[in-house]
Amino acid sequence: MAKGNPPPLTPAAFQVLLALARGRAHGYRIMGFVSEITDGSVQLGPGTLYRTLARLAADGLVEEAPDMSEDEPHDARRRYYQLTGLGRQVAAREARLLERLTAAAADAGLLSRQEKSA
Amino acid sequence: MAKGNPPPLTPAAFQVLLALARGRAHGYRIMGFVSEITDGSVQLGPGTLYRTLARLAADGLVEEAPDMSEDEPHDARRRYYQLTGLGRQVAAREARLLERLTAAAADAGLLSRQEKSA
DNA sequence: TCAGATATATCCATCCCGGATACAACGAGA
DNA sequence: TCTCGTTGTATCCGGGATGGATATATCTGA
Repeated sequence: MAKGNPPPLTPAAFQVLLALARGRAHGYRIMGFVSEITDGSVQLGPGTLYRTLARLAADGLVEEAPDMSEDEPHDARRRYYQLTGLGRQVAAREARLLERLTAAAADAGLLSRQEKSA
Repeated sequence: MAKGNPPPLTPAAFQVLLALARGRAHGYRIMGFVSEITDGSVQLGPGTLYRTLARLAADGLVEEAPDMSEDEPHDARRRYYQLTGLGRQVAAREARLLERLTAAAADAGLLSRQEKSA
């Protein structure tokens, strides 16, 4: 099932969606999330981040959220973003693809045996 | 651990490595493998495939294998490829990254609840 | 021998990435 | 309140990857 290929998703775009799946956040924090999630092996530069955010917003996958930070002091520069319903669906679909690729990798013996790290 | 970011790997490059992790194969078959593994949601075009193979070979991640097809009739057009030791290491490292991203997605509730497919 | 499928390879326009740069707004301290 | 270093957003540019179209050669079957 699911043979169709609706709208493709670049790696950077998925990582941004994944960071926002935890909850609303502003750009600079998203960079930190991605670096944290990937244990530092993926680090988005500002160019990639803000361009990706703009594209995701234009495609209706994320939307700007009206500040509303309760614990943080409020900073007029920050722009908060959150997933839309569509954004969550697309992120979920991509996550299932990664899950499948990971399973295939395990199947091929790439994960079970300890491959020496380069 | 593993904070360094040695050589990055494009999605197409990883999918080719993953297909070859199952065993040696020729280009056209790799396309089929990738489509099969991803349930048709990822389909490499010939341009991407052969350019990616050439780059992976130049980087020492894959190498050409001397035909040696036992069950198949032999076809002079085909060029077989297989993973090198380095290629397997790099593929394994990327697989672990995908595993981590998948876990993060599950953590954010993208996999547990059934998100309606778009 | 001829037609169609298989298989590899290259070309080209488009898109994406990462780093550099610029600029605005915040907080701390004198 | 003035200044300074930091935080945060945004744009620009060069290098590289993508994918679709095209070209060409080889295999198979009629």
